Amino acid sequence: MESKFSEEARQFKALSDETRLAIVDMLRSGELCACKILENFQITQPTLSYHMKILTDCGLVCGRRDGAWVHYSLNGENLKALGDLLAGFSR
Amino acid sequence: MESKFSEEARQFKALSDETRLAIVDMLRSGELCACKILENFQITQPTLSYHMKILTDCGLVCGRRDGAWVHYSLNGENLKALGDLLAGFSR
DNA sequence: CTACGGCATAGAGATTTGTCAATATGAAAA
DNA sequence: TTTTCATATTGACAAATCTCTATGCCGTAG
Repeated sequence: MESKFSEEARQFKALSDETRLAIVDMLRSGELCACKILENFQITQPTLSYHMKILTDCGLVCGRRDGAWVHYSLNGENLKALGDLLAGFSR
Repeated sequence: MESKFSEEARQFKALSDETRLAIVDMLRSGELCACKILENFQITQPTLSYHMKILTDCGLVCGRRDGAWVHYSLNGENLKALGDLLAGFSR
């Protein structure tokens, strides 16, 4: 069932969870390490790791490993592409 | 846990299914009745009805009943609002 | 009134998702 | 080396999702 919007559906799915949407919103202010993100939510560390994997796998967030830490940031290019698709629906 | 992005997450979830995303794409050309939409997919009528309910409940699509028919169209205002949120993530 | 056509709802079942506790990995500190 | 710290993975589970068949509802056409 290779659909026309397979990749975009996967990205929208990544944004369809309130926790992940709040994480993306946090990252607007710039790069953050996982432990800093975790402080803002009532979830366990493995649950955060699960969410970050979904966000990075679909290309909306980048992860940069620095020793034991991983710093996450928004992938502006892919976020813009998805925004453009959405903008095309309201014109 | 009334989140900040509760409504937006619900709208992104509506767009996170390939079939629903293709339906929204179809509606770019203008209003369509359910039976016309159904012709383009390998799903049953109840399944389409299920998807249309999700799209209308979250406010991204409008349904206009005309006798036995229901004509669906995009809700440009809400689609634009969601697009603006996404645009805010890539700036 | 009866029959039909378009759409919605109910119920069931298989799959996916989100969460946790427990554990593993891997780098840095002692 | 041993310990500690940050993150990832595994396995389990409940809840949500998507799909179907069967059926109900309601306009409209005979």
